[in-house]
Parts: sequence; structure tokens; C-alpha cells
Amino acid sequence: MVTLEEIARLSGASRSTISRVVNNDPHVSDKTRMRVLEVVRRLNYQPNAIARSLAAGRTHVLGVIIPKRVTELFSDPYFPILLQGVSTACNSFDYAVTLWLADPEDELRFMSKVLHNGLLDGVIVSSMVLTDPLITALGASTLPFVLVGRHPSVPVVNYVDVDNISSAQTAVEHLFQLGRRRIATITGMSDTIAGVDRLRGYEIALREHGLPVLPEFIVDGGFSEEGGVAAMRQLLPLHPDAVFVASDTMAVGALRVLREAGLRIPQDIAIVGFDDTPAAARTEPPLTTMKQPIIALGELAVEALLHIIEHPDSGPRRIILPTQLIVRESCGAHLG
Amino acid sequence: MVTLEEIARLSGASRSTISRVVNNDPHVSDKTRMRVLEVVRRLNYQPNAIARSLAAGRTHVLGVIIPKRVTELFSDPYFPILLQGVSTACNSFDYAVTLWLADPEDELRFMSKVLHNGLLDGVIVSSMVLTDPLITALGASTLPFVLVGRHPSVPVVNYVDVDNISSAQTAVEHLFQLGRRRIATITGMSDTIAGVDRLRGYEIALREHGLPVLPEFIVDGGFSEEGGVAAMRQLLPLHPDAVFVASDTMAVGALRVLREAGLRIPQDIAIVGFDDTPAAARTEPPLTTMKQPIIALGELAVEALLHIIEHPDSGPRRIILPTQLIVRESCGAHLG
DNA sequence: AATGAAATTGGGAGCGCTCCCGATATGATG
DNA sequence: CATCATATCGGGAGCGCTCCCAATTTCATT
Repeated sequence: MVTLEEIARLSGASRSTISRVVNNDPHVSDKTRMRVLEVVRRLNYQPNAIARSLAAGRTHVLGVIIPKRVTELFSDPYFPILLQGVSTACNSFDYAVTLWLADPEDELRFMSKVLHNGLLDGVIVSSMVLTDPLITALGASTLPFVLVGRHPSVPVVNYVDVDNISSAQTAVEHLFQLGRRRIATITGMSDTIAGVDRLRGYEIALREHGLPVLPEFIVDGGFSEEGGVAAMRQLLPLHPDAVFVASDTMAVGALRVLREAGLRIPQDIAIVGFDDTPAAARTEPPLTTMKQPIIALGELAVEALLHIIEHPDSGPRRIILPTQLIVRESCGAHLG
Repeated sequence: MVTLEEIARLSGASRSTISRVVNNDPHVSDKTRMRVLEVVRRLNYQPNAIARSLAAGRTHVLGVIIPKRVTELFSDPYFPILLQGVSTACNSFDYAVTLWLADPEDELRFMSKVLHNGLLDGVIVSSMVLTDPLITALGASTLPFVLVGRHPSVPVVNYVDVDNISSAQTAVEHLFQLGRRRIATITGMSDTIAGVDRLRGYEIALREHGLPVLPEFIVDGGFSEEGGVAAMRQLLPLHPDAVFVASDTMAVGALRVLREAGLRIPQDIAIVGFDDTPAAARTEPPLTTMKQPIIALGELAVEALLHIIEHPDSGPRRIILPTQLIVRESCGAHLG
């Protein structure tokens, strides 16, 4: 292994000077800088990340925590895409990402280790679950963290999110404008903030137009494709003329049920999803949906976290990204 | 932050003794061990991972490298599932996982940093691409690594994989046994080992039964759903009575084309996929496919890597996991 | 009680770096 | 040329731990 000391010896400068050159400190004459860089390049010197971390008190490593329970239904590409955003941003800022797929069982055992062993400069958590003990533990620790998805249980936290309420509202509004009046909804898990908020947006939209909020028109699909299937079956006998489905994954299941039932989409029943996952463009018919900027969410989470690490005292950061209604064929807008 | 020194002071033992207790060294009397552990627990002491790494020369961090080009079509859940296996195994061995979604552009810049900055004890690479410069760079470095998916370009390496050739053979054989004689194939990218091997298995199976290998029956689908669509369209006019599709993702696309063309599956045309991704069970009709043990692949990759790290001189490790034919409805076996 | 072996403990050195402070070189100014 | 400010450089201390070796204690045995 090539060390600072060795470069110093070979280039005739001191350890400190080498460190300065490597870290782009301006207090080095051009002449010595050149001389040092030549040796650095020749030996392909890479500063030892561990030694650097120990001395500097900063590791340049961020953690991403994703509850395994969620990832086990990895049919939902939300997390991989989020990870991609996080990873891209970290690369560009010269940070490493460590991934922790948290198992609810060993959470307690690991949690305090992960939070206190000093390997991470900060963490990004995509928990969603309202009662997650992880969040409270995190709040009690001194480790900087940002949530992807807002969270009501911790008073002051940093998060990036989309406005699920108004996005859901937009989706339902769209159905209303197309003349639908018997609008049902398939919701996500009620112990997730996204699930709760999207339902709320649905309710608000109905109320705004003086439409009744019927309990039988609200069915839990648990954010899974199978859940979407079951929920749609339950809704079928009630003859809704539109369904706002709180995730594309569930919508895929719902569409299948409708096709099997011989209903024409969107003529007999219109569907709007949420997320704009890659699958949404390929359903039959293609799915109208609310597009979440998932990659951007991941990238901004990193930026926010780094900002907090640099400036611990600058107030909480809360970033809300806009969603976008992607109109395809399942809602009937193209029928004119 | 609580340090060893502090525990030493409070428990009246020396730094060395605390270290022994924390690391379960037997050379400590029960009495002092108890005394020390009491203080350790009281202060919730966590050994500093960075200091430990620097002193011990081992970081207990593994890297997972996945080329971003592949993950960008994250519709294929192969990588997320693999990641899950890797993560699970790492957790159980008390290792951390750092994720590197390698961008072909910055590969050169990052590569040498990642490989030489001493943060990783070893890496797991899921490259697939035959000409990946990453693999050669890795071969030239001293960092222990294992590949997920065998790779012909580096002579002696460690890998875990399934036998793609004989798996493909099994799949095609199955179609033959069901009486199909005009068997086509949609292949993966020809610059990936899995793509090449599965095609080879197809050819071998045909030859074994004296069936001709027709070039027009072999169409590249590039491992993507869109590719599967295009390939199936190309195949349609040739009236095959069966298609072996080298990935479930492509098979999903192929099935859609067949349905749109009004063909009955499996009566008019039988389909067998590869991977057994979650989507395979939900296609119409459900897809017969070769199941890859993806989670196990990830777990075994970790175990192999840790073994190599512990025993650098024990020869190369090559692990081949069995696949399994999952018979559903798309192949026609249930028709009797 | 003396002896020696084994068990237990403590302290020093060092992992490769950063950061601070003081030393030296350089150059501007009167 | 003297003086002082400024740019550049070097060395020491220390980050929190592990690992080795030597010191000390314990205990079985004669």
C-alpha cells in the first residue's frame, strides 16, 4: 500500500505538504505541487479512506435504510429507483453509500450499532411505516438523517417528499372533470403516511365537488398487486365508474380484474394510478397516473443530508417535489 | 462519543482488557469481564468502526458493484432481489454493504479509488457484460472479489452462478417433450454470458433431438420487455409452435404480442421463460419458467467472498446452483 | 514455603491520515 | 538594505483502536 509518508519521501516534501496537495489546499507553491502530483500519479497513490476518516472525524459514507418488509415485495420498483437516485448523487459528491435492508427482528440489535459505531456521517431513511421504532431511535440519536416521505411522529425532522394529498386530489379531480361521479379508491396500507395522505386527497376532492364519501367505495389494497386484485373484486359489484388506485402496482392488478370481468376501460370504468412506474406505460390500456419524481427524491435526499452535515444548525429542511399527471388511456381523456 | 479509554477509566481495567472483553477474547477472568461489561452496557459503548478498521487492517465492509447501464432498465427485478440476498448474508456476518452503481463513464475515475482506498475488504460484482473493463481491472488488483455470473475473460476467478446452458436445455427439452417441433428462441444480449449460454443450451437441445437450428428462429430481445415485444413480432410470421424466451421480462412482452395477435397460449404457441421473477406467476396465462435461486446466489456470493478474505490461498471458488423448471400454464403441460 | 507454569493484565507502538502551530522562505515597502 | 507581512512548509500530536510483549498475579506441585 502506498502511503502519504512514502510519497513524501520520494518527492522530497513533507507529509503535511503531500496532504495539502492531495486535498487541494491552495497553500502550496505550484512548483512543489507539480513535483508531488507527478509522484502521486506515478505510484497511483490513493489516500487511505479509513485513516482519513479517523483523523478527520468524517467518513464520507452515507447510509440508506430501507425496511425489509417493504422490499420483500420487490415487485414494486420504487425502492430500486430511489436507490439509483441516491447512488448517483452520492457518486457525484464523492460519498459512498451503504445499504441497510432493515429486518424488523434484528432492528434493535443493529440499530444502535449502525447509529453509534461511527461508520456513517448520516442516513437516509425510507420507512413509510408510521410506527417505525427506527424513526424514534433516529430522532433520539445525534446522527444526521433525512426521511424520504414525511413523517408525523417526529416533530422536527428533515424530509423530502411529494405532496401526496394534493396529488391524489389532482388525480380524482381529473376523473371528475371527465364526468365520472361514482369514483371509488383502492388505498395503500393505512399504517403508511403515503397511504393515509392519498386517501385524504381523494376525500377532499370528492367533498370539494359535493360528492359523498362512501365507505364502501374505499378499499385497502395494501400497495401490492395481489391486494389490488382483491380490492377491485370487492369494488366490482358496486359498479363504480372510476377508481383512483393509490399505486401503479395495485392498478396493474385492478386492471387485470376488470379485463377478466369483461369491462371496457375506460368506457365502462376509468382508472388512475399513482407513481408512474415503468409498468404503467405498458398496461392494457396504458395507465393514466400521477408521476412521482423518484430519482429526484433520492438525489435531493442526499443533497439535503449533506447540507445538514455541513451546517448542523441551519433549521430543518423540508422539500416537497411536484408530481405530474400523466394522461394515458385508462382514464378516458383521449375519448374527447 | 464513548471510547475504550473511558470504559477503562470507569471500570478500573486497562484499555487492553476492555478490548479483550469487547472482542470476546477468552484471556480475561470472569470477574473483570463482568465488571467491564456492566460499564459497557451502562454507557452503551459501541466500538468505533473506523478506528478498529485502521488498527486491524480490516474494515468489515463489502462492496457490491452493479453496472448502472443494466439497472437503468430496473423493470427487471433481478438486481434488487440479488441485493437482498447479499444484504441478508452480510447482516448475519456482521458486515456492512456498500453499493456502487457503476456508471460506465466515470468507471475509470472511480474504479481505482474504490479498489485502492482501503474502504472495502472485498467486492461482489454482477457485471454480466463480457467486455467489462471493470473485471480486468479487478483481476489486476489485489482486492478479493467474486462474480455473480461466470465470466470467461478472466482466467481464474471466483464466482457463483447457475448453469445457464443446461438450464436452457431443460427448458427447450420440456417443450420438445410436449410435442413442439417448431421451437424458436428470443435471446438476451449477445455480449452477456447469460445471453450467450442460454442460446447455446437452446441449440444443444435442438441438436440432441435432431431438430434443425434455424437462424430465423433466433431473435435478439436484449433482455428488455420492449425487446421481447419486437422479437416476438419478428417471429410471428414464421409460425413457431413454441418459444423459449431467455428472460421472464422479455416473455411478458412476448405474451402481450401473442394475445394481441389473437393466438391462444399454449394451444397455438407455447412459451417458456427464464428467471421466475415475481411477474411470471401473474402473466396471462401464468408463465412456465426456469427458476433461478437469486437470493441464494447473493448469499453464497457473500459467503464465498468472506471465505476468500479469510483464506487468501485456498484455491478459486466456483459455485454452481441448480435451477428448477416451474411448470405453469404457458407451456401447455397441464393440457395433458 | 518455595518453585515454576499458566492465567491474567497493562503499556507501548503504531495503523495512515488531518490539523495546528511554529519555522522558514519570499517578496513588498519605506 | 532593513523591516515586516505573507506565502510556503515541516513536525508533533492525536483520532480510537489492535496487537504484541512484558509484567504481574494465581495456583498447583514439591
